[in-house]
Amino acid sequence: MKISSIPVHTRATGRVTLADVARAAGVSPITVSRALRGERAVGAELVARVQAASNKLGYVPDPAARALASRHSSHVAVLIPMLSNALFVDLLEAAQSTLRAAGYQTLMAVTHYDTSEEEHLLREQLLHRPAGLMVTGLERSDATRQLITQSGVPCVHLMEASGSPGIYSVGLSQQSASAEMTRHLLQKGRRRIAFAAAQLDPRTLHRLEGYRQTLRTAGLMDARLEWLNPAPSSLALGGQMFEQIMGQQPPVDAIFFCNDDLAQGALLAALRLKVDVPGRVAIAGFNDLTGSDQMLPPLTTVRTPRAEIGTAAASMLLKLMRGEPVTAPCVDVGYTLVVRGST
Amino acid sequence: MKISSIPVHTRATGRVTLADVARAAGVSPITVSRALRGERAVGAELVARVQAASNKLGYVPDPAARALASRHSSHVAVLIPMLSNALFVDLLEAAQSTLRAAGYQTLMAVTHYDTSEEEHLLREQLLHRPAGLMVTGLERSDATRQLITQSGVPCVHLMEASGSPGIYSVGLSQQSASAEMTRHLLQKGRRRIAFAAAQLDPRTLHRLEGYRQTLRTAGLMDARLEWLNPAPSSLALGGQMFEQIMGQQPPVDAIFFCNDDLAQGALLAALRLKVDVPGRVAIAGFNDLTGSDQMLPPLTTVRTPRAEIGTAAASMLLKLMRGEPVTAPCVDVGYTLVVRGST
DNA sequence: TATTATTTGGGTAGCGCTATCCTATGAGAA
DNA sequence: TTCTCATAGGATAGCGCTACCCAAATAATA
Repeated sequence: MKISSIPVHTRATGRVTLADVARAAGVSPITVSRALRGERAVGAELVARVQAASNKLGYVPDPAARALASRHSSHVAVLIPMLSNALFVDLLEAAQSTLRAAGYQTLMAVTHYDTSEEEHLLREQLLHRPAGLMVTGLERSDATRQLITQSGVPCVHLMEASGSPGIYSVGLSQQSASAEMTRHLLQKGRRRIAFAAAQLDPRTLHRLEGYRQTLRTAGLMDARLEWLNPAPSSLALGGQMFEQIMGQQPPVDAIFFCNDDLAQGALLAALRLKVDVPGRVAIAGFNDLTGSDQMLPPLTTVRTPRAEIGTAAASMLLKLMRGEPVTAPCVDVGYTLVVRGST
Repeated sequence: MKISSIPVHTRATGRVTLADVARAAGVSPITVSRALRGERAVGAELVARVQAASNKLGYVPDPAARALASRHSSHVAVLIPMLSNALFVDLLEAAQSTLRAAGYQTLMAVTHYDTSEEEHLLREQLLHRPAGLMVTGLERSDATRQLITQSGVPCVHLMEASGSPGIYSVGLSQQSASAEMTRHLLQKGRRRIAFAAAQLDPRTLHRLEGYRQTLRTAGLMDARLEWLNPAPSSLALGGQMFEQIMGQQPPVDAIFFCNDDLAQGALLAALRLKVDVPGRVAIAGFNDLTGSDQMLPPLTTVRTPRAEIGTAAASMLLKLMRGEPVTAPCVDVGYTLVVRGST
């Protein structure tokens, strides 16, 4: 017997197919498909028989075949700006574990805060016929927005809460959170409050807006208090910015950093330079990242419920993908002001 | 005209298929397939014509159809222990960007340092017919090992370098690196060097072995100097362990933490407790994570080239997936002792 | 009771690609 | 020259599943 005459497939894989289950259960393949997916009414007795046969044979549907036939994969594409920001890693992990439990695979893509890269990645992902989409934030290119709409793939927006109709989002108001932190600093008697930001992504700019609004209301706004650096956020940069800002005249008495890593870097720089925090200057951060509670002094910050956002967004997406109604298309998970020693 | 009589497919997608390209180029579909993949000899003139037609129409192959027909997807499954450890995030990102450039999608799965979870995840991933596999470390259950072998899917092992035949790996000797750090501490005149570890994954235990070996050689080993905590690694835990260890009699004069986050936590605790580092006690870490250079004093550590590992592993996997020969199945990327102020 | 909906099963026909075999064609060996 | 054999194209037949259409059986309506 020529071994090469046997098709590779049959030889190589022991995959149990729908047809096998159908034979075992004594029904047609299409009935097995329907019984297993619960997609259409199938007699209770048949369902049980199919289930039994399927379990006995250890049948698992082939994702590729399913994707080809149904034009929908079991993949969810998640577009996040950066992996070096722990914020997004937490988000990703939470979303991923929820989606996985429901039988979906997560395909992560990193946009590097670049809208054109986002568009490119999205185009790429759409070829894989994702069942769902998760994107970060609300700002993006028109082309990207159009791609999402045209594709018809359910999409949930992360990190911000949008009231726009037809937009599904889970997040929080970056602006209110930032305003609240600014008010906290004012309450602590600070009057020259600097705002130090890096990366300058849309969420950072919303935070800036919240800060501005509050200072304007208090009549304390001063453009020289705004330190905006487009470089990526990091501990080292936070330290540098701290040094710069501390050199300014008239002196600032508080610095609100747009992200905890900058603030942590600033706290370390303060230790190095022997600047008294919060005596000489108060320091505040944003996001309550790992380690902020361990700083010296511990960092006052805004806790953003990343894991909750990831989980809630995944749940919402699951509903959308299953065609179930979504009652609240815009979920605001809120935030918590965490006051610690640095203010 | 009944709109429902039009098949959904034709209605919804404007996908350009192989057949479209074939028509445009005036050849058969299979020729297009071959020309585009370069899988079999095709006349140069035809290749050019097909390329032109493909570009003009904007043809992109359908991954699902390709996976179904060829029994190989364009997915690479990457199994890593944890996302909360920046080490693995860096690894993942580097691997992902290399793989993506070559047209492969990365499917990330998180094992939580659990071999049975790893086995489960792997089983799940294999259903998706991944083209390649990346797993962390060399230790795993026999069943998992067998799954990998039986599946025939090319697999590269990350983080450690194995000499075993048939095993592809990119990493470094955790033990040598650890031994070198221990020797460094000895050279600095330290005699009671504690080893503090959390998580206790295989790599941590290899580091422990390197430490033990060196101390044994120096005749300075003492079981009471080993502080092993199975809890997950974190800054807070590092601080706790530091306090504990500093309470020990006779006093230790150096602590070698198995990971930088623990060491960073310890440095912060030292500041809090006003313990002089390195005067009273030297502190060393491992991995050179973000922020270690910003500490006060900056942390002495071992730099492990994570990004390089990710990139090299991805390149190796690409070769394996393409059936190209791999000359060096075991790549040792080495490490760098980074001496800073804490020792 | 006759007729029209509403179930619930199955048949058929692909999804868009590639593996496998087959057939021309020309080069090289005998 | 005749025969082999490598080479380059195509035809065919699925991969394993689901969308769509149909038909028989039952239920609901007139």
